[in-house]
Amino acid sequence: MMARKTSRAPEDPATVQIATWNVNSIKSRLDLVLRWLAEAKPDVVCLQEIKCVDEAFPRAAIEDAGYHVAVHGQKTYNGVAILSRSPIEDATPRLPGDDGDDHARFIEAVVSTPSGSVRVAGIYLPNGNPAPGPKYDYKLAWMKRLQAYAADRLALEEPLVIAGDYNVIPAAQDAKRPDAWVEDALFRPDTRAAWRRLLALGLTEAVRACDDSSGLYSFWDYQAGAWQKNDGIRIDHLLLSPQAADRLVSTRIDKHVRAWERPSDHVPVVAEFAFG
DNA sequence: ATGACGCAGCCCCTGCGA
Repeated sequence: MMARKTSRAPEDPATVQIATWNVNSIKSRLDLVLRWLAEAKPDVVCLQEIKCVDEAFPRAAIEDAGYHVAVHGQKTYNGVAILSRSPIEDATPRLPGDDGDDHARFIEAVVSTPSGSVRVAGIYLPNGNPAPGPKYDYKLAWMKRLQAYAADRLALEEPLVIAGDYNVIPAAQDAKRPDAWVEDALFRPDTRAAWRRLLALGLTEAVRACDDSSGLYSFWDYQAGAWQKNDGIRIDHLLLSPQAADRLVSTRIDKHVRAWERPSDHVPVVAEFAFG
């Protein structure tokens, strides 16, 4: 079904904003998602942890806000979606490399913006705790599959954005208290090594390409007053192919959304591009 | 993270997240 046209024109028609946001249940967060879409006016949004089957996704409400929708959901856990102001082509679920993996953690699509098309992959990389153990093995195997996928797509030499909840703290400066995370699946040496292998393919991490300062976080736990203490970590990322990185203009973390009523524990991370 | 919260669903308790 066609998304209804909205009256709003983009701030700058030559730029494209691509965002990622782990919403921790789309049903519980619909009002906040609509509020943020109206405020931030992103062109493309990758959502994670929608926690519902495809049929239960609030498609009509999102379409009424002016977005096309591609969903790959499952009952109770995980689930990813891509929202786009421009039409979505070739939406494909599932990360290649393990036909037995039934977690809904990956969706890829091509978005044709007015200024050119971009391939977008929305990912929800496994948490991996407790580590070591089978859940951590699954995380590392998933990262290896993601690396194979990225290598394959990079060979196309086209604009590509892999955006999502990576469940990876890339470096000590990406946590308020890095010492607390050294044994955790999000920050263990093997996790960071797999992250570095991904970047070594030639991908650029959008936020760090624009800002090398400390204190940039995208997640604050609901517990222990983490938000009030700014006890955060940065685990939501956008990785860019060279053809996308060349067009990167700016990035932003919409931290204020964490202070809204009944928030997700993650906030939106946005990259702005000048395509065309 | 010695606890603190919040989500879904088998729904007043458990599994999971990070």
